[in-house]
Amino acid sequence: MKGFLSFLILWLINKKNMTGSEIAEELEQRKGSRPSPGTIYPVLKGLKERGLLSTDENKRYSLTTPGKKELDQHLKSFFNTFCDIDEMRTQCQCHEEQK
Amino acid sequence: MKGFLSFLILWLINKKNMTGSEIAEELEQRKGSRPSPGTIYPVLKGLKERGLLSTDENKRYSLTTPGKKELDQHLKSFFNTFCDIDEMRTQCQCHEEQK
DNA sequence: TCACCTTTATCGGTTATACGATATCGGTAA
DNA sequence: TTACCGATATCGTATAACCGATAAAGGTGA
Repeated sequence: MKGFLSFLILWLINKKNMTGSEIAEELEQRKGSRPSPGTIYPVLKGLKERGLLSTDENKRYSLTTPGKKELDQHLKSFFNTFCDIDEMRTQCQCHEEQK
Repeated sequence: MKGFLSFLILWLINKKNMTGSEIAEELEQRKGSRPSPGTIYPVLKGLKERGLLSTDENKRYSLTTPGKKELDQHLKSFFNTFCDIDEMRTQCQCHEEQK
């Protein structure tokens, strides 16, 4: 399951070009806690070094062509791994109602 | 994003009580490669030590009550983190058609 | 009995993810 | 200019997730 954070970040940047702090804010919205700078920037650096991201003059990240391919691969394997995701959602919502 | 493998394993056992090798086989089906014993058994051991799993006389794992609660928590945070999962699926299927 | 096979388990090592502390960098306000 | 601040970046450390090698345990068949 390693590589999930990188996958999520690729997905976010795919939707909209973002800076490091914008990504951190978006992750805070989703996960409830803001990732520390020691988490987010090394990942961004790694993805850039692998040629999956590029930055403009304002440090705003965007996907490169290899980055888009990598994201597609991750999406496929994500839905393979969570092939019963609708069942998961049903169970989750079911327990939501019981509260 | 750490703890995703444990989450997946809890989910699998929730659907059906399983032995270690059955879990390994299921993960192989989903991810395409079989996790090595050095991956699967330490995780199972850890979950059992945390009181989330119990085993019968045939080493078949099942969820305990705390294990079910933990799974529910993970499900909620999973769908929060991947709140735009339908959009992800659309994009994934779209690229599938292009092949 | 004993040789074999599968499953279970442990070991050492690697990488990804995560934190908090700290440092640097650029812009802005005093 | 200088003081400050948010964003970016690095560092040391810890834990989860991985592997391949190896060992132990249990069952089965010759």
